[in-house]
Amino acid sequence: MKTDKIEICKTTVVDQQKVDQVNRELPDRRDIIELAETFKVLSDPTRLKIVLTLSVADELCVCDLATIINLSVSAISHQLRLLKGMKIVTYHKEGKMVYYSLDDSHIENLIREATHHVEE
Amino acid sequence: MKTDKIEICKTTVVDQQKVDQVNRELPDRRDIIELAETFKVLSDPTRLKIVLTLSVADELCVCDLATIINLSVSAISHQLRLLKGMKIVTYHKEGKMVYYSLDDSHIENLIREATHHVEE
DNA sequence: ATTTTACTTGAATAATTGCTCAAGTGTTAG
DNA sequence: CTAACACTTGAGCAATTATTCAAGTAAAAT
Repeated sequence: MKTDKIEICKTTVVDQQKVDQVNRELPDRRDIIELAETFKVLSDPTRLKIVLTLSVADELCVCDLATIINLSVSAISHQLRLLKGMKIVTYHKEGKMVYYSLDDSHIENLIREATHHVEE
Repeated sequence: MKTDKIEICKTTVVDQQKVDQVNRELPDRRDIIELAETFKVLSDPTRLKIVLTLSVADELCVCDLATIINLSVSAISHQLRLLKGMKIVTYHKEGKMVYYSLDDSHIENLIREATHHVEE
């Protein structure tokens, strides 16, 4: 709010009360970093494309994903490892094939919400 | 789906039909990149903290933000520039002070949705 | 008019990261 | 048993990026 600006800046004196109040209302440091990490997974076009693809195709082997996304099997495998670590995808093996699928329904909501921002 | 796996892999022949079908259902390349960029803004702890802070504090000058986030005024200013470019924050000047505030209500929903994922 | 204050900006630097390549594992086919 | 296949993994490289530092702008105070 604009009224009663008691805030004077760093070099002199900050309104310590306001700073403290905001800090109390913010999530703690650890939660913020975890939140940021959630956004980070989806911030890479390749990973985002993997998630979008799996949300359409239900389940796919690594080399089909690689074909759709048009990148090397190795590159896709590296990213799948990361997504698996973040519990965003799971897999099951069938012989030498490995089929990946989404493991988290929240992620699809998250993407839907972000789409609203893009479409502004 | 697990039934009728016609997909044979890259090195031999891919199920081109399925690949084409998935590609048809995916958003186009440009939209995916834009989506990824939206996630990217929030993927940095400093930027995320700026957005969270502004969502609590309504409007703040640069040096108060710097104090709350515990970083140099310069670092905050650089990030605010980026956030301004992405239309996530706006500012107005009052003399030599510059007050920043959120410019996009979608962002707060997006963060709320991501919080659900973190709390899984 | 000069200095101080609030902020911006460009350059430099250190750290992160996404990809490729080469080598590895494990399963299936011949 | 050997070869081929699907995939994984570690090292290395190029590109990106978050911060600091130093210099610059513009408004207010002295």
